[in-house]
Amino acid sequence: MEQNGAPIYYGFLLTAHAEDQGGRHVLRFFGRASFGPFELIIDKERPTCFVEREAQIKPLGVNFQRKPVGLKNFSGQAMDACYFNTQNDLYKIKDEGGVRTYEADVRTTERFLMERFIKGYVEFSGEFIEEHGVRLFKNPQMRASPFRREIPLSLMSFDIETSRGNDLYSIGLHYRDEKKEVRRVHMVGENQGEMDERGELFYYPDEKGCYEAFERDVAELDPDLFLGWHVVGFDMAFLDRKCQRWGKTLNLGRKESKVFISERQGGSQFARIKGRVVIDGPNALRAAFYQFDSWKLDSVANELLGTGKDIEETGLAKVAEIERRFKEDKPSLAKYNLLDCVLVTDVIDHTGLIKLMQKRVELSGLLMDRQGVSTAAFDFFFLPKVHRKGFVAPNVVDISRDVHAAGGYVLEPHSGLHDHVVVLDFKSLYPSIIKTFKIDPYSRLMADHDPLQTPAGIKFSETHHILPDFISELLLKRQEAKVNNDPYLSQAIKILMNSFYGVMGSAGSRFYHADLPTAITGTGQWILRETIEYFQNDGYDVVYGDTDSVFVKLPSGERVFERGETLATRATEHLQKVLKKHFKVESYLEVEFEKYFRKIFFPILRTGEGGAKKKYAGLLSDKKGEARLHFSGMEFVRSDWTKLAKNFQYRLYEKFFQGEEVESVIREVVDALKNGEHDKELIYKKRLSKKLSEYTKSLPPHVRAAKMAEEAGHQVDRDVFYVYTRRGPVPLQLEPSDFDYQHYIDKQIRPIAEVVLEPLELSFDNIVTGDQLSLF
DNA sequence: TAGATACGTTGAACGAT
DNA sequence: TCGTTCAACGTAT
Repeated sequence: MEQNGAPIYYGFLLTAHAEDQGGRHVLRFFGRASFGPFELIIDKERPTCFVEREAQIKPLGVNFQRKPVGLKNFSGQAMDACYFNTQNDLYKIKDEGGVRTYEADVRTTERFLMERFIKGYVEFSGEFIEEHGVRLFKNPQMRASPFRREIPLSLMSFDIETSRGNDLYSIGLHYRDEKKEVRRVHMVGENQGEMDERGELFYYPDEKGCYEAFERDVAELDPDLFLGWHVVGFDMAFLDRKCQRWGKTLNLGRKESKVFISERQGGSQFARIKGRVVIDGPNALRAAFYQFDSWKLDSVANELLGTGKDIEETGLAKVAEIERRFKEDKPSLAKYNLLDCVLVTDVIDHTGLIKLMQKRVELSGLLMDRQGVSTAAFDFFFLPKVHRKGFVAPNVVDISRDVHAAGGYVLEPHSGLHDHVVVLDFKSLYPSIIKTFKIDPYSRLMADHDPLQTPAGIKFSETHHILPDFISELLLKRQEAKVNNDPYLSQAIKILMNSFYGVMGSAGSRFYHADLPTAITGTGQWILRETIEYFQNDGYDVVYGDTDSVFVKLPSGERVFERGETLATRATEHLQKVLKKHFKVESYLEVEFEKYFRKIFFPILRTGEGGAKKKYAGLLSDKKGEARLHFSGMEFVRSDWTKLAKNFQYRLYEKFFQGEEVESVIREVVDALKNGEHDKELIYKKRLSKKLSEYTKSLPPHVRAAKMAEEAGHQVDRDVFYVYTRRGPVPLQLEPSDFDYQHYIDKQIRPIAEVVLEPLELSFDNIVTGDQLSLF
């Protein structure tokens, strides 16, 4: 590409940084182009905020330019823009200027990008110099690229091995770009031989030498992405502490820059690295809505790839094995170290996480390391638009949340066993409500222009709005993505669209107003009730419903799939009519036929009376007539129940739905349990949501177990594994074996059994004591 | 390095007996 | 000892 003879480069932005330097504010964008890594430096942008026209700013010796702009705040007051030389100056006015500022908390890097609609892909031109293999452009011409041609990123997965104490054993890395792949381990200690042909192994006399070799590899191989498993919280944090002790810094950034590790609220850690993005496996998978029982690398890899593991042991035994290998068999430790690195790469590859993240950048404009900050994504597209409509938004700190908005409507289920139930649900309910009723912050401000009303009487403008059109655009793009077989784009769109409601209902957003979530959920409730009533008036039994779904019982098992489709279509059409009639709006709501339960069972509340909401088990049937058990909200899907309970519940419902007697399953499991046949299924897992010392109001079992583990000198993770013994809860690390079988019968088997025995009018005690006569 | 509310269940803690 | 309230967790949507 050329323009007036000057080449135009095309690239993908990776990270953004801002700092005050020599009395100016400097923006730095690092990215990857086909020619390699680049850095774009901008020092001509001034940090900007707004103040009310009437506001008198205290003279604080700060130089800034104040200019009237044709903008107003949400109350309609005229505003001035203030332009500062440095971020520090802006903060000074914000904090000490004695006036209310607006948009003073918008990141300068993000303001720069959003105002230019640059969403990851960028075109730039200008002179450059080369520093540390990075092409550096100062104040280049820069604009959003109309292209979305994917630029392959280079990646390095790494992992360290350590002793139980504080010794570094080795650093393994797996690097990959389009041209080459490197598998390498740097190990501390005397040479004990080579690794096999699948990896290189180098030895160093001390830990520092080992680390420095790794640092050289990072500089030379120069990856765009770091991959790892708890790589920030463990590996980088460990190396950072080591570096501090050696009197050096952790220079793993581009141009050998330092890594800054900071603590987030809640204890997790975050790394800022110039020019490189860290993808931490568990975090990234969670952000993409993956769910695993165990988040250990071995387990996740096993579930996704079916890959085996090298060291079978867990916990203490695993550390012991690592220590043994370090002493006796370094090549085998290296092999293990490298395997973990490759496993992470494989997991990330397999899940397409990088592709998904790139699509999310392309959609939201937030760079890779800011994904997941939904409020920032909302700002990115909304702020520039709202400016063009003549408004300035407040700072986030000035938002206070007065009342809790209501949520979804949950119908109390008709408890008991039902045959032939179809589930219908609304496709993207909240986005379609936003579209139908034109709900967004700007539309609320403009409600006097062509007002329309939601069922709860909240007014919006039918003609002046921003978000509904963006949703239409996204829905269109999603259709294209599906046609083009682009699952990552499709998923990225879904994630973004589903975040809008949450953002507008969050005090963490500068666009929060109670009317916005209230209008959305209130309309949702109205629509669900209307739909339920519609089916009831048609003679159907609606056995359950939650937020955006209705469970409709069919009179027979004939042509259920056809009938499900018909019901969905009719509900969609009905809503079109009533919304037109009552609110004069065009409905974008769409009811879909979702699934068919050959049988479904709604239990009664264990605590209280009536049917339990959000819990059911059913026999899900497909068009071929094949059925499988499905559990929702029940113990089977809960991570804090034991394997014993889950297996038992599964077997129990199999019998129950087949109409067979359930007593023998109950008796079998209880007997086997007492015989020690289920000893491996007795483990509880529960998460600590805060630091151990912060549990002051009560000491639940998992906390007691964790404290016991800590006192015995074991490392305490967020996940606590424990069993119930005659001494009470004991952590798994202490390898207890005096299981309290009666506890498991009473707390894990009995409650699950009784839910099914209740409608059958059977007694658990009678069944397990084997006293058949007492039944009568 | 701030998307939301609704809900069920458990066991500890607390207060009355 | 018993009944009630509360803290904590995980889930559905």
